[in-house]
Amino acid sequence: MAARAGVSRATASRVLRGDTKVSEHARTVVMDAAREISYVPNLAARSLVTGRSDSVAFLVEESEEKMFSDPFFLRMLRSAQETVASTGRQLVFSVMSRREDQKRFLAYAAGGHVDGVLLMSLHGKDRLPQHLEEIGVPTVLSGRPLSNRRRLWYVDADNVGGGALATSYLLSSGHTCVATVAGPLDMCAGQDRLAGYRAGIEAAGLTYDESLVSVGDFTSAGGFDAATRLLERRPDVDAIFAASDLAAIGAIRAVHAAGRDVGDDVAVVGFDDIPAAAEHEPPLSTVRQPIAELGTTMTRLLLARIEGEDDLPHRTVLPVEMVRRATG
Amino acid sequence: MAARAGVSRATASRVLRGDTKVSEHARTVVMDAAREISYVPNLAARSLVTGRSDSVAFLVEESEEKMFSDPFFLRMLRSAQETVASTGRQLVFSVMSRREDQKRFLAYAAGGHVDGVLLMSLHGKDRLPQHLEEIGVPTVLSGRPLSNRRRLWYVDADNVGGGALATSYLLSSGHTCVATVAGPLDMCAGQDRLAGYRAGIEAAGLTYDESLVSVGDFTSAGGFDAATRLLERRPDVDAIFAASDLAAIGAIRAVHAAGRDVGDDVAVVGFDDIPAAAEHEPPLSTVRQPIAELGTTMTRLLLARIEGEDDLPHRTVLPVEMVRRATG
DNA sequence: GGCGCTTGTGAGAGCGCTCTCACGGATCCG
DNA sequence: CGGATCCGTGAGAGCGCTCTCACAAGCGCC
Repeated sequence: MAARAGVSRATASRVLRGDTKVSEHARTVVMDAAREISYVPNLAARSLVTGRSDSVAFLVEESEEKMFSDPFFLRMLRSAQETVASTGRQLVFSVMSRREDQKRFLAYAAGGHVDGVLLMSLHGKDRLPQHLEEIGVPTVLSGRPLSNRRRLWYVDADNVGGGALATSYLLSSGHTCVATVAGPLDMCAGQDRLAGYRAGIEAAGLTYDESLVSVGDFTSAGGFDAATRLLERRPDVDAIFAASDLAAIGAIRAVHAAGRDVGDDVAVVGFDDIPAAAEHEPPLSTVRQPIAELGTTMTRLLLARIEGEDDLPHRTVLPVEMVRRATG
Repeated sequence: MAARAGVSRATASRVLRGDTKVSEHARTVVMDAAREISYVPNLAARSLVTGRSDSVAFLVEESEEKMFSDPFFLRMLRSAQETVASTGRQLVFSVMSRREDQKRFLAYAAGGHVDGVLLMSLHGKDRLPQHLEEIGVPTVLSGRPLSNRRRLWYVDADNVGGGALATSYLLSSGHTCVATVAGPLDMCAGQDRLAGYRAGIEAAGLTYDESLVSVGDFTSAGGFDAATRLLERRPDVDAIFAASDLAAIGAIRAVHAAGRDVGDDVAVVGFDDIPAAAEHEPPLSTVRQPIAELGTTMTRLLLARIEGEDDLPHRTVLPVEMVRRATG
């Protein structure tokens, strides 16, 4: 570069990298020259010699089509990007649709093309994170993996606490027959939120009753079906904790379809606090996940690992909060 | 690499790049060796010598916070990623929040770190695309720029046609006083959809009446406000074309708040066909944008430009379609 | 059978950086 | 005031690839 504009290539490199062993004079000279010719270091050349790529993958498994209609990922992506960019790294966005993609990505990561992976994984049996760690690529998951014998790093919202929070809230606001539309039980978030429901019930001295549990999924169609079955089976239900906002919205439709009122007659509380929750008519009471924080936290954790800090907590659980609106 | 496992480095390189001037024998030998040691070429080294980076930026301007609650981008992102990945390139995701970010990105792009840019830009006065083209970085916009003297490349949905389609549809289904909740007029999509409305009105032999136009924005809150003003001013309105689905959802709230019924009494048609449109209660009639196609098309266009084809159409407009549901 | 032509291959330079090593000059201590 | 120490700098190697150039071998042609 502008080694011409002052000193030697080595010194210029030192300045640009922020090395400490540089005189104040050399620093200003190089910086001025760099600005003058609007110099931009060639990342490829740097990467070639350092062995780092200074980029991080944001990897999402796409077998679940729903994922892409979920604003969740976009907000995670955004906060991850912000955090990554603030360290001068780049975020490489990647989608895996099929099994072969996984192999391809693994080879890609093994080739040193990314320094670490942020893995948005919803189904826990996947062995990809293990493989990534095995080949030396630090990985941080969003959401607790179903089984974690390998001690994978993950960041999660407090799903159990949130389920308990919603349930306790409904009980404490006078409802006596609080049911739940659970999420898919092959997903950790589904399990945990149901476990939270149970904890909330039992914390109030009540008995956990399986007939008050209707398993759906995180979609509104699934929520509708599950809530419909629930209301047929147990017409005495006066409050529903749905495992996601979309499921809650479906449940509200089911409540209406059963000829009942939402709010006074049957309270409904969701989970996530997606934008549609506030815009829903009536506005949906829900448990808010700190999505941006989730993204920031997992990215920071990954970057710290990339920097070599390995004595970090594998598990990070972020608190959720109850957002009271009109439905419960 | 496995130059050892057979031939010279040069030949190995030729095989791996898919060069034609290689014998069948050399090809198989190299391929086998590569597979055996699960060889992955070092992209940094390649990039250093070729001058290409084999990566493409997906750049979104984030001054509009709404953008991130909009599923639109996520779906664009996904189809862009798919298309980019299918050519062996990577997608670098980038967000620009502030003016200084723009400078930084420009320097970054000028440094040859991306071969091209997919720019999700909603406000048209931005000079970033011009600057990118000037420094030799091919750029394709999503959405028509407000002024296009520089002949920028863009891909857009047929906003004018869609506005006309919705308006004609409402008129042909028996409504006599069709109004519009327009989008922000400093955005092309807002302008175009309004122009489409006007065209639809005039195509039916009616006179364009400004008192039937209430300018909002693409959010549901904006739609609510605009529709509320509209209904106060013109209680005779019996159909509303809203410039976005979110605005339509806000408009529906306003119709309810005015004590009127949606559908028979006041029909509402949105634009976009976001997932929430189908899930809305009642399900929203709307004009569907082919979002995935938009993403695929703009990416293909960019890749073609990167490959050197420069005699491509600057303007690509994709057709929209009317989706009839319950509200109109 | 010598000429040019095509085709496949190897040797070697060099992309733009980082980083190690060696060295000159300033500083410090006895 | 001489030797040890330290700090800032320059020289130069080399990261893993691509690509140009030269060359050897095979072919048809007059």
